[in-house]
Amino acid sequence: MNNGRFPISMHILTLLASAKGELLSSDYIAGSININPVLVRKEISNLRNHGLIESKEGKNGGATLAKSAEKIQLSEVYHAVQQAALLGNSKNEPNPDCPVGKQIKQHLDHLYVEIEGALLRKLEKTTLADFLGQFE
Amino acid sequence: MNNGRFPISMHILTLLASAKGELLSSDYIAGSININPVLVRKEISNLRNHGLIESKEGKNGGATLAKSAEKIQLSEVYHAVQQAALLGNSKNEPNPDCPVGKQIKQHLDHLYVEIEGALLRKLEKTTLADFLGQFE
DNA sequence: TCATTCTGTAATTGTCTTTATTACAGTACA
DNA sequence: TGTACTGTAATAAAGACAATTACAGAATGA
Repeated sequence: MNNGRFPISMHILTLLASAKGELLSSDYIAGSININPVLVRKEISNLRNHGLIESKEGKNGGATLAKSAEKIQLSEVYHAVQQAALLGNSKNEPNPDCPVGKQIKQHLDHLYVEIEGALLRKLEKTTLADFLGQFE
Repeated sequence: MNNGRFPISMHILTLLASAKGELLSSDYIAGSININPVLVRKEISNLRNHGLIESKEGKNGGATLAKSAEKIQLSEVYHAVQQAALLGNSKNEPNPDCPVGKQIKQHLDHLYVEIEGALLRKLEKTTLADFLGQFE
């Protein structure tokens, strides 16, 4: 994959899970992650679109989990942030006149489906509550 | 992960496997992938350092597999190109004064070890020969 | 009502990473 | 000894990612 969106979303969700229903502001969350609050609000927006978070505007607003941490599988977090192929795709189109170049994208995609499946089965087994439980 | 190095290395190795011992030049390979030949030579250099490829300088030089495609596991390719955490790490240090920020890196790393293990077990089961066998 | 404190989002800029390009020394072959 | 390659460094261009600025709109409570 690519960027730091998975760890950022995990950080947000872990904070919300530890807050037990209390609303947390994007400024507070940004202070814990040490990134810009606007980026936090963008990730919150994304997680909300995927049904993991609820948020409230206005004074004393903030974000909270949309369902209990026990019911949030880490595979849902992965799906929420995943945008590029797991092990990357070459930017340019391979040469269609080459027997290998012509077909490689299709076969790489197939490989990616398999390994991503293995990864997802792991992530499905772990809930946000499990993850939070490791903290002391 | 990050960039397009895994698909590029797979493309190189697949071409070499299909060439059956014949030396292929970086220009030819670059033409199939549709990238710059210097980038191909860099990847070849990396794959050579990991024992997957041999190359020969000078006229009629080029690259070839260092061992048979049956003996190259795709996990070896992954290890050769892998440099960043599978699902990314946040660039900035989290706030050490926050109970979550203080520990999250450690717990994310632990999670990454698990899911990367699942991924590697899949890649170990597939050889370069298996991958090439899918081509018609 | 209205100042205050938040979210939501767009637009811009800055920074970092990746890829392309240029250049050239060195090697092998015919 | 010219030609066709690799190997590698240095630089430039392009693209991706994150930070910042700006501001409209929503909820609260004095």
